[in-house]
Amino acid sequence: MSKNLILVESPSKAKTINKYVGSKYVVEATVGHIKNLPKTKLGIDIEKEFKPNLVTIRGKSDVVKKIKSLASKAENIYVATDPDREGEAIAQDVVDILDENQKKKIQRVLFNEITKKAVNNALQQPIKIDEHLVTSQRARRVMDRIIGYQVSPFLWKAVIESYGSSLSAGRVQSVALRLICEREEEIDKFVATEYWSIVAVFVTDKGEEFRAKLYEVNGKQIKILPKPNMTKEELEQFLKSNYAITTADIANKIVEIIKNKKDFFISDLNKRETRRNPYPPFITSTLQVEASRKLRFRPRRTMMIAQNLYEGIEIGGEGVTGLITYMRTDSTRLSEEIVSDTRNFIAGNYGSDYLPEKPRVFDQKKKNVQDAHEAIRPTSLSLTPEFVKPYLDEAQFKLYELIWKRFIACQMEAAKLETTTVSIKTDEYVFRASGTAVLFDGFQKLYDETSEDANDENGNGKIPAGLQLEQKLKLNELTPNQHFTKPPPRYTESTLIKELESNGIGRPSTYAMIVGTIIDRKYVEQIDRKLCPTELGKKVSAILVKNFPDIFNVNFTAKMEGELDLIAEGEIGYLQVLNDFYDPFSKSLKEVEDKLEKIKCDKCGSDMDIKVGRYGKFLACTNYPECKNIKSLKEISGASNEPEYTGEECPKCGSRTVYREGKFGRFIGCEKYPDCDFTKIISTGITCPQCNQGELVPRRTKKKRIFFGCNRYPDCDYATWKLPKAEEPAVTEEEY
DNA sequence: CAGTGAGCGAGCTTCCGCTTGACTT
Repeated sequence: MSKNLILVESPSKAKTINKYVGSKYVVEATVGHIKNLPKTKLGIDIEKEFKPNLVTIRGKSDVVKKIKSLASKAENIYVATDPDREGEAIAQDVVDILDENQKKKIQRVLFNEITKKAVNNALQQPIKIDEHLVTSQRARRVMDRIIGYQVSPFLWKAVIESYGSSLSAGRVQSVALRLICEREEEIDKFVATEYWSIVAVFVTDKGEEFRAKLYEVNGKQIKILPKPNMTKEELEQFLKSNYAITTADIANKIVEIIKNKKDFFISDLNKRETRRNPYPPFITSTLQVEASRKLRFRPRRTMMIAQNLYEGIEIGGEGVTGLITYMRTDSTRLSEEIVSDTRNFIAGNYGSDYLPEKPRVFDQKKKNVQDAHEAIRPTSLSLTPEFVKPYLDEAQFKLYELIWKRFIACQMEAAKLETTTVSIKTDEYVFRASGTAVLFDGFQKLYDETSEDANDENGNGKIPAGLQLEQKLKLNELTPNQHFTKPPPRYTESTLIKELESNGIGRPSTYAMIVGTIIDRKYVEQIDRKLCPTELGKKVSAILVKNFPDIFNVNFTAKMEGELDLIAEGEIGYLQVLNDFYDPFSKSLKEVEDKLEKIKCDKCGSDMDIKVGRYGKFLACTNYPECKNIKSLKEISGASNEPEYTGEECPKCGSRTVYREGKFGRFIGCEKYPDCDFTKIISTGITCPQCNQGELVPRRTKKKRIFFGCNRYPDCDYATWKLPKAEEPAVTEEEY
């Protein structure tokens, strides 16, 4: 009996859908894209209307074979890849690998939630593949390829000294790098400004104490100077309406004045009721940010655990059960089914007070959201965290619980808060205190975000009940506190993702990889989770921003997305978008390549060019073979020609020793080389545990692996792959 | 698993996004 074939992207999604559609269907996965541009070439015929040369991805031939064989047996073929740009492109990939007979059977099916109802409904309404949408994906792919594969080689020429690592540029990674570099510049430029706050402790006649901060002097609010180095005009403007306490002297004098005042009374008393709404359910970026903040998981780890939860966990008696919906999504949409289940769950478990009148729907007006999947949520409300806990490891449980709580909370009633603000006056001085009381906890019963900034430095604290206007108070304490303005913080991986996402840069499937790329390229280092640019990173970013300001900025992607939408809507053609992009791009690329400083041969004055020889790259005179002058790249790099002294003497001739670069890495040699041929290996500072005399030194095997051996070899043959507990090793493995 | 510094005359590197396993190092 011939069956119908359904194709989706992910194998585990295929499994789920298989359960919903019955025995008349076979469900198979494409496992992502099937075709792509070739890896080693540009793969775009720029002369012929930017035609991309799409080839089957290496390693995909088994999948292709399987799909073809199922396709030939199937009665109907339903391509149910994601309902977005990339999904439509994959659908087209399927068409392109099948033969004419099989193609006739293909239909496109769209669903954006994996529920039995949605899937079966969609199967009843098959449509055609949207060619315009496919075209828009091709345009995206081609532009990314052109930027990446034409600007990267430019970098190789522009940053000539980067002979070690391979440099790269791209629409996404280069903007990520730029953000990190610009933040670093802000930090470098930052000058800390001193300011003071004055905090009082007042006491009522009943003996109740509370803290308040000096807020106003003579009708002027006390503020921090907004900028450390303001011009005279800016400062005058600022001081017209504000007052700044910038030195200990001023602070102490004010304290002295106020201490001598007798009369403190409540001049203003204000109560304000506010509502706080719950946060939307998780999408990929917010999950990564929150898991990083609350659980200290890196985005990569978060995604791996989420993938486990999505693919399914063995739950006793019930078999393998998927615990959450798809983890790569940019939409906060929720299926009607789950929302109504959740409302019942909330009413049943927390009472009707916690149930809002209507289901909550979250903002869908955000730009560039492709809305293929639901938000990240539990698949079923019967899978409570307590119920599944015995089947999960600790990390899985923590992440699942976070997803569960955020989701249930998102359909709960708002929290009601009451903020009380009290002003305390004495002559021209006004103090202010404010406190917040929770009238109704609402969603915060489950998901509390506020605990982080519960810092009462701002006078935010408890205020006694029953205070009255005009009520007299006693001043108990008065203390000046010194502060300094702080520079903006460096990005962490998750705050960078948040920033990129808010600009529509990158996609859920790539967020966790972006930082990885710029670290691989040695543009950025992660120190204590903070992202710091390296000298190389700063240099590359500066070159890119200077030479291609229109591309490597936070707005380029948004503009590109706008054009892609027009293609998808059929309002503008592929060729026009590509021309509009490529004409100015290629022009400026040509210009900047011409402008590249040519290195002159110091023997004949011709240009020099990078060549590749047996031992790597080097600079050679273009006048070869008449002129055979060559130079090493290091010579050019400007890296100081000063030898790097070790501070130790050569035991052979008594001269100084220097660090040198050899084919096995750094080592120590005599500065008098070649007259003196003394060499020594850089030590780790760890004594050999076998002979207790020698020191361990890094060495390389023939296959270039690093290991550590005793420097008395062959007298002592101790060797190990890993350093025994490194107590502040002078040299770490990574430096080799 | 154990040594270093020249000279080299050809063509390595790279993008973003969609998916999983099968693989060393």
